[in-house]
Amino acid sequence: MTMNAAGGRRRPPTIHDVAREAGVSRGTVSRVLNGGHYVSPAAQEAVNAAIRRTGYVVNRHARSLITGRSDSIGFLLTEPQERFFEDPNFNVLLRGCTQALATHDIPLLLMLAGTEDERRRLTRYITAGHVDGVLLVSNHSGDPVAEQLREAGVPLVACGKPIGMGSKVSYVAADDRDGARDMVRHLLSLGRRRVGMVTGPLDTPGGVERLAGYQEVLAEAGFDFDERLVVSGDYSRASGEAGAERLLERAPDMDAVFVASDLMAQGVLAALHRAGRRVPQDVAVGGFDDSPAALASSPELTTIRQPWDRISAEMVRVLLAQIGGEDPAAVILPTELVKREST
Amino acid sequence: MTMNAAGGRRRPPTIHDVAREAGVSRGTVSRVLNGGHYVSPAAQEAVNAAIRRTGYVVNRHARSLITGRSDSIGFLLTEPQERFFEDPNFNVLLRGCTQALATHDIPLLLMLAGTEDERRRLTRYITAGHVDGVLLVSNHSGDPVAEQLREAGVPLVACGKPIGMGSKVSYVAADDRDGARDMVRHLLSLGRRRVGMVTGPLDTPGGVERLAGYQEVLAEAGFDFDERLVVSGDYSRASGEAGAERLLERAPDMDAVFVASDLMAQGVLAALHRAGRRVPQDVAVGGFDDSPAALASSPELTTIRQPWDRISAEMVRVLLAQIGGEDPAAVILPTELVKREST
DNA sequence: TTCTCTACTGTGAACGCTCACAGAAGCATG
DNA sequence: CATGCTTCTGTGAGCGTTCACAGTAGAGAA
Repeated sequence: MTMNAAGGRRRPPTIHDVAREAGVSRGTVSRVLNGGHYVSPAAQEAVNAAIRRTGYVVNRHARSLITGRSDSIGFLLTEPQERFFEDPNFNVLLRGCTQALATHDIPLLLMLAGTEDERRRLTRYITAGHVDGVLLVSNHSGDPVAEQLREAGVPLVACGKPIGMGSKVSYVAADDRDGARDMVRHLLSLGRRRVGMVTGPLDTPGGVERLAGYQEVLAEAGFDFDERLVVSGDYSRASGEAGAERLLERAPDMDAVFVASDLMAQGVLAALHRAGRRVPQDVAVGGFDDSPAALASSPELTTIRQPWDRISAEMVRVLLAQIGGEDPAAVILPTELVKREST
Repeated sequence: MTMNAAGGRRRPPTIHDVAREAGVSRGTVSRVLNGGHYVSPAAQEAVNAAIRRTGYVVNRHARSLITGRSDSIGFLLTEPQERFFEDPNFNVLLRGCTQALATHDIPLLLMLAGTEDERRRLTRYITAGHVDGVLLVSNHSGDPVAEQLREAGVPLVACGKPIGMGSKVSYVAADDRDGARDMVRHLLSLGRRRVGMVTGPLDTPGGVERLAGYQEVLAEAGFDFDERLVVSGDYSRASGEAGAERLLERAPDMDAVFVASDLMAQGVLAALHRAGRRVPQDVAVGGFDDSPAALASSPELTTIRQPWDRISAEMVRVLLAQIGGEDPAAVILPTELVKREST
């Protein structure tokens, strides 16, 4: 019986113990551990049995020391953290990435680059090779951390199309433009003819793309572009409210509005309610994101769902491919129209 | 100029390079790195300068290999994940733990034990020594993972008082009983005399404690216990709604109700509204948790705030202490009454 | 002077693994 | 019977640290 102090932990079995137990050499055990090529079935079997008997688990530190890989990846958030942690889509993303990595037996390190100090610390940590790659959630507008990592050659996959970075960085994004097209087509199919829009910030790819989709469909349908029908917002509820007020002022005959985020759409609903417009009878409202806000508002919002579960899976896939030597890639995933009460 | 293939990464400088650069030995550099005892000021200075010049970052794998520590800790979620990732308090906890660990330069590994496979995999991973300790979010009712970790002697700190585990496991929790007392005292101070309660699940410590606080204050105030005023729920909105209906039936003269969670309180508000009772004029409603639901409901909920930011900081502190050899500890933190419109 | 003590520094040996290499065994080919 | 090829196995070196130990230098005491 081994003396084991309170909280003490036995040193776990090593590859040596397994080799002795199986009657083979360390090399053979290592080969079994890493794919099992050039190992006889008999040895294979003996080693596996020994591993089971001893409860052996590979020491990743020793492995990493020699391979130079860490077999772990970082999930890096350079945005102001509050906003993201409150966003359920972000949570789905984080959860999805963790699970996707788990199937590869790769741990996820959560990295929050809130302060300047943290940014410096994490940049050093990452470039020192303590992770093999980074899943990046960033605002993309000249993010210095992302830029440094890219320069250091760290495999990187962004969530959403990055701006201001060369094509060297992979990304996975929902098809914003096509989602917007779907929504506007849907509004037209309901017979609406004066379709307004509250855009997102136009210095982000998402904001630009959603506007472009709106314009494309209206043009295809034969409408001239009416700038009175378009106001811009910043994704906040307040900006939606203000936007709707301006729209009502400039285009009182508006009978539908496509809002670039659910949160803004909540503001729009409030403004319409105050102005005495019924939704959807007088004005149909379409949102974007399928956030809980869409379900919580009344009437419930028709919206565009982004495939966050697939986005996370793809981010992991692309990152691992890139770590494996493949070139950076861009993946665009289709969105889905979710019809509810507001249209 | 070093040839550097696309995506290739230079091998970072080692302790050897620093030693050569500083004109000292590896041992001296190592001593500087680990506290700097028994190092002359001159050497200290030379090493630090060399570290800055070379951009040296310690290779944690090599260090871990010899020290046996991993200098990383796991954040383990054994609950059904959906519920927690939707809970903003959980997000505050996760964020707080990550940040608290960051100040110690310790990375946090996110571990989601959703499926049975994952549970097995993570248990092996943890007991193999790949993390030095675990921050645990669990339902505590005979959690087999937690039990195994405890038996293996892995330092463990739970969030909320665990049930069914010996005193060997540390935990940090809000003072549920005292929070409940504060709320009920508050309701009495408003002149209410028929105070009902919708409890949480009574097989959890939190549920029991909140009920106990309620009972204590009423007893102190000289009220006899009236079982018609107490119904139990399961923290869900629906159970709050059903609970309020039963309360109204059994005690129509109820003029206040303490609800053990904000989500249930939302249900209570809905039921009261349907029954034509005005809040707070006819019935005052007090919640628990200070979740966003409390702010989103109308009227806004008076509630009890749990100090999640302090809870995360304490969990990290206790865990690190335990890793450092100290005994398991229990920490109870005070709650805060947040007065809003519903009382 | 010699000895002891303290403050500091360098050295080799690990930690547990992978990888390159050497070699053995089996089998077909010249 | 040698030769080559394929499949398999063992061995030594080394990844970048820390740690124990041995040593050096200088100060103070005997």
